[in-house]
Amino acid sequence: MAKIQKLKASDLKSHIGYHLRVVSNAVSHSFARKLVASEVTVAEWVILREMYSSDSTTSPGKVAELTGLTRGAVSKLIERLLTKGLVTRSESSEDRRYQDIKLTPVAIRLVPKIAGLADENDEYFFSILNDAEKKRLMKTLIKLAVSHKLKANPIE
Amino acid sequence: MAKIQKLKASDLKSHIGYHLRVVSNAVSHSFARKLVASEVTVAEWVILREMYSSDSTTSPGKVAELTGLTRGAVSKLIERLLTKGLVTRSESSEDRRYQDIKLTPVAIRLVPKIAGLADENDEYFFSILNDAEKKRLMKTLIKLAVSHKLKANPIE
DNA sequence: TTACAATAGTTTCCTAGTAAACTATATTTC
DNA sequence: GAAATATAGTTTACTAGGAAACTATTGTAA
Repeated sequence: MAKIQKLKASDLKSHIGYHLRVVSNAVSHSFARKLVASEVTVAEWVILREMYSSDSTTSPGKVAELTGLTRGAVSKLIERLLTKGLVTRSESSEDRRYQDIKLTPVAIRLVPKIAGLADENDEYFFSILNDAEKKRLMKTLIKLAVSHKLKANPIE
Repeated sequence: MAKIQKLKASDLKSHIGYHLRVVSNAVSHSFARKLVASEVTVAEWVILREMYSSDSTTSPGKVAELTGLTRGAVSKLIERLLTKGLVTRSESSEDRRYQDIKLTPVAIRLVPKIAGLADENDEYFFSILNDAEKKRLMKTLIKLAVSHKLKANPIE
């Protein structure tokens, strides 16, 4: 009984995207472990940090635009942050479709601490690279993000 | 009423890990869209491609080791591949804890086609980079994967 | 040989995320 | 001003993945 002829097929490892996914999963996972004690997840951290930058209040939609996440994803994350007492939500008075989302004092005190953990994690994970390599990697990733319009870049 | 003092907190964009996640999500997502017609998902493709390389049969555990996924994740993926008729599963005769997993002829014919789509996707997504940049990026990612032991490297 | 440990695989519960359908409000157009 | 459309947010159903508890089998130690 003849075996089926196996044609040539490029290897997983021949694709940059594959390695990117493997490494990215590992970085996020390593960060997640560092966050366990904070009772905040990686995705929640992204929302908190983005809101920390925007003065006073924001809306879920604006957060979605800034982070590049869908509104559905942001909606669920904000719901979780609410139950954790890290944001408040209120109907906007002018346009009732909008919501005013605000960080609570607890969250405002929490963000700098988690930022420290994020620094640590990045430092730890990429410590194998020298400064030039890090800078090049960062630059390349940003180039890819910009060219594919992966998120709003309000300032730059 | 005094505002709470906002302390310094590093920006999301200051971390390589953040950009990595954004770009990685986008690449995988772009690949996922390309795969819709094939009725195979990105994760399933990884399993199929890894099995394509290993001669004859493998076990779920071996696939897990090769891909760096947990056994739980692989278990679920193989279950799906079974219902799609892309792999067969049988109890190993020597040690009944093990399973013999085999690609079906359909899968063996499918892998090279999807490999082509993977090529296309990588080509498309990273076309903004020149060859030197691509090579450096790949090298850096592999360096990170190896140093953090992110998966078994059976051959190299 | 019986009890215990190790191993392979599964299941359950959780986070992370998209897409698409849905609700509610606001705006535009006729 | 009523109908159509656009917009903000939510919900549902799905893929992707880890952790930990579980079952079944095999190996080892007493």
